[in-house]
Amino acid sequence: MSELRVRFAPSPTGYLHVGGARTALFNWLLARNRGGTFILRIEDTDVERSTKESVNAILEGMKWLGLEWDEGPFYQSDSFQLYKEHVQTMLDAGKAYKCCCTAAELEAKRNLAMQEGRKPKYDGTCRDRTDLPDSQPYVVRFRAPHTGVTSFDDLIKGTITFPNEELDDLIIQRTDGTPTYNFCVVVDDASMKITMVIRGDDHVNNTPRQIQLYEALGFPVPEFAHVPMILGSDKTRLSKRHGATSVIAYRDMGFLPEALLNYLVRLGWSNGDDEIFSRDEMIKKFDIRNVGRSASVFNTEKLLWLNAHYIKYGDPERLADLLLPHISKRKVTTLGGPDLMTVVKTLQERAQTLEEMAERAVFYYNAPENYDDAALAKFDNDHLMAVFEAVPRKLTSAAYDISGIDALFKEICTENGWKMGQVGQPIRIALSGGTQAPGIGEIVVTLGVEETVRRIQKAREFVAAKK
RNA sequence: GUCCCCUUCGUCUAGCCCGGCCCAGGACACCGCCCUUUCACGGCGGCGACACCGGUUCAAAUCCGGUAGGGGACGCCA
Repeated sequence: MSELRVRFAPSPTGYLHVGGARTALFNWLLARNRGGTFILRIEDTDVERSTKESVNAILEGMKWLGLEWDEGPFYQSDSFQLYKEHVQTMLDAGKAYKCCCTAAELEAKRNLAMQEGRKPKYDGTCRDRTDLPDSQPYVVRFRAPHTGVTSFDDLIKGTITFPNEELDDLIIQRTDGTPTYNFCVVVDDASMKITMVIRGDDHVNNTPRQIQLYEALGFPVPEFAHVPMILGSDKTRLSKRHGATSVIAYRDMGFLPEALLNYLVRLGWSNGDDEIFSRDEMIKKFDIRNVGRSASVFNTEKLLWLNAHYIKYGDPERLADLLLPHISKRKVTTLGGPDLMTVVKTLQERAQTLEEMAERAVFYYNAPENYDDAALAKFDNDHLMAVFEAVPRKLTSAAYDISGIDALFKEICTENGWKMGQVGQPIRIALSGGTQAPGIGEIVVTLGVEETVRRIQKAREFVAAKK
């Protein structure tokens, strides 16, 4: 194990979204790549908005993606005592001070500053007050340096420098005695001995404040890597109106975890021209320095392509297991029908998602109730009747393999002077109800000769009734 | 408004640090052709970008300066 310690620290105010998942992935990847430790920490200091359901949803998403953590989950709500102690230390050392300004006053000053075009930062009213009344409610503020600069070498973005005068005395403890985010993060990352903070770049602006806190607290400052955001198709921050953002929603839409992982890792990161990465490959090749600096747009088309790829080359047995819930959802039972794994094999090259695969698999279990009229209309009834009579007559044995069936159909063609399309298509319609289906050989073998004959018979009666 | 960050095909990106191999490569999507009993898969080909303006240089996507556009942050949210 190396010294590398990284963490993913979501706040449980919603499900695990793709942006969070990618941040988690990058952390996980780097930990695995360097033999480091990946820690999961739940940032639930905002008791109001944090929910148990969200925690579960996040854990579920992480597990589905296979992003297993080495330590945790830790909950910030369990560490309130620790934060309090550190606040007191800061107060005792004069590195923090009590402030009696009310929220309303601050709000008013902020608005005024904005209006006048000034930076809306705390004006320092209580910074040097010595006459603070004991009885009044107060918050604790960090006594931040007002001169000089704070800078850090971001592993992704390079050196970033902030003039200290831009930073104000941030609140580290609220009126109700609870600590605030920026303070908790620092205390936690320090006490968990985090050596590298990999997070969304919406935190870049928090970083200088946090560095100042590390220094005030006497903690070593970790390295930072800020990963760019994921945008929607209109290049604004990805949100629900761009479609699904929840990792679990992608699972339910029939995406494979390895496909989403592969998509996410390539969003913002690259390894030359490589597109397909197994878990092991991405672990081996991942390098935080190859993460791009600019935001990227989430593109479902490419995700679909990757999903299709993983379905195509996936293990049929596993796919069958994963497919089952999507089949059941359609109120279809596989009982008494063909083996689902065999069905999967006929559909692997034809489905982009498990949902689509389930949709295409239905006909195997539910014989068609009606037929695609337009497709049927391409043949005259006499021809259809002839085909529907000729084929069952030739299907004598019960045991065929796919090439056996193909050979049989060729035979039928030669005997009757038909072209393949004149036989295959009507049979396909008889067996599946439509024209979008696997090869005839695959269907017949999967369905079995008995069921095949039954379905052709049924189609024959249907056509006969039309005459 | 202030500060911070970003800018290569429609999208994800390679190349940029260490100028010439780049009249910019790959992938998705799109279009066409081929394969084909349907739908797909697959194969081949096409379309298509260095935000802009200056500078440095024999030579710039690559270095420097500026402009524009986009994003983020500015909370007793995280």
